Amino acid sequence: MLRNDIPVYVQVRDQLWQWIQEQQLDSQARLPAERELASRFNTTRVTVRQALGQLEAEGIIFRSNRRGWYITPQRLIYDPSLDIGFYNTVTEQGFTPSTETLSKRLIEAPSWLADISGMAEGAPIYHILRRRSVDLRCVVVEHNYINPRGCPGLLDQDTDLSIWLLLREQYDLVPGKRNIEIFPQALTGVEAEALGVNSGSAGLYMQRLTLDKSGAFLEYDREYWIHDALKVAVQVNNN
Amino acid sequence: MLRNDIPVYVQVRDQLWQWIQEQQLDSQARLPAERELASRFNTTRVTVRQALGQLEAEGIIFRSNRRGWYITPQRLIYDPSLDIGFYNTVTEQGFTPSTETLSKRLIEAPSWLADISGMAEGAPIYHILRRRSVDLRCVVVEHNYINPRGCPGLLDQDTDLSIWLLLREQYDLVPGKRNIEIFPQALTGVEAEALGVNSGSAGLYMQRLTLDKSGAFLEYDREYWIHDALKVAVQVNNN
DNA sequence: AAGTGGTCTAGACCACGTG
DNA sequence: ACGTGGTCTAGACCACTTT
Repeated sequence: MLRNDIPVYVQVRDQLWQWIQEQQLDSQARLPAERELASRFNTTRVTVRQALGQLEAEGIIFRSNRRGWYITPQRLIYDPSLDIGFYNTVTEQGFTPSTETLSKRLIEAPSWLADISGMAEGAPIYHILRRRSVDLRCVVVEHNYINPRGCPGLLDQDTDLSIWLLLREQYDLVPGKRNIEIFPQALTGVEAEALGVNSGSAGLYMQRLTLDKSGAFLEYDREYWIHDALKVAVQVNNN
Repeated sequence: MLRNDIPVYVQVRDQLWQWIQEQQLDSQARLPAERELASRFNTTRVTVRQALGQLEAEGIIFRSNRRGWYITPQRLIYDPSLDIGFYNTVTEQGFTPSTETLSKRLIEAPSWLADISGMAEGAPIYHILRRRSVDLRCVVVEHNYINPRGCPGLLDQDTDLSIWLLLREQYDLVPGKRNIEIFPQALTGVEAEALGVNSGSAGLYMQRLTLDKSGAFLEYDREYWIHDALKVAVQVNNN
């Protein structure tokens, strides 16, 4: 049954993949225990874990703490150039969103933020830290830094919903020019901890710098996403 | 020296990271052999490889075939909404680009491409497959699918440079509306092989659908990037 | 209490890249 | 020919979750 020219863990990966399809496992369905798989495929846990790691990298399965391996749900399609809001984006695609505000405070702008935003170092700025989930699975940790000029008392509002909705409806603030950066980056430190994943897990980093219509600094945010949770879709018109 | 509350591989990772900084290792500098590191840190190769895997996931080091581990160069900053071209983008940032055209053919549009582009299934279409490098390191494999209407004889041109430059200068074709999708995805199969990385390595997938000014299908491309090689930067203007 | 994944050991052989 | 990373074994203990 085993072929010599293909690594065992790749063969295990392929058979596991085939088994998953045969069983028609749903989103969030649990896989058998690693030891069970090891004896089933006549190999060791180390090799099984290598195969599981492959499927994890491919976004087919994910791990949850020490509870086991599960089938990855479909990716959320997300357009960072718009302000539909997390809640609407998720519900429109048939998932159930939830948001926890981990902290919200008025801070003094650190030097790196002053450089980015053009504000003075030490200037007052709102900082909001939130964790968001899709179907009870944590998918992103988000830092928002908001220019308090134009939106006094923002922190007294409910920040578990869309901040952009608040800014638009309550304060009449709308985004103008926007600068977006996206790149793959491992989740480490506080972000990994907040998301309940191992430090070093694959992730996607996204940051947005948003100016208002007059070109003044409005908002800056940093988002740390689980690598398999989203698909970024952007529409651009060239002139 | 060892603490019980922190995993050994994390401690090895931290010490390695510290050592790298002390040595002031340059981009593409080589790390000591795994066995050497194992004895230096008084542990096994398995644990050392776990630490190396962490640094790899963080984009600090990368592996090259069976040659060893190297310091990752700086990320290339890349704006998929523009058409500056790979060559110009790379040289402007002080790196040395190179491109190999792996294949270029006139094919019949498969059904998936017909669905995306709106062309008829089986309609003629140019397919170009290229591999591109930064400072001799392969960073991306790119599939281009181009509507031959408006650019006859494109395949007779030199496709090692920018295709968008060709389309603009030789055929007066410029992009209008553009649809971009980006998400993390493991490199597997032919893409992994072409890039010389292990199947399952972390990567970034990017696709672009480009229409011309009149809304007709112009070009579609799929890019498979090494996860640590680029930073996507997009500018958006909301109205 | 039992089961799970997370970590770790101390070896081994192989395929491949480099001299 | 040699050194390298890539793969693999057969165990072990631990921290944590679930029952």
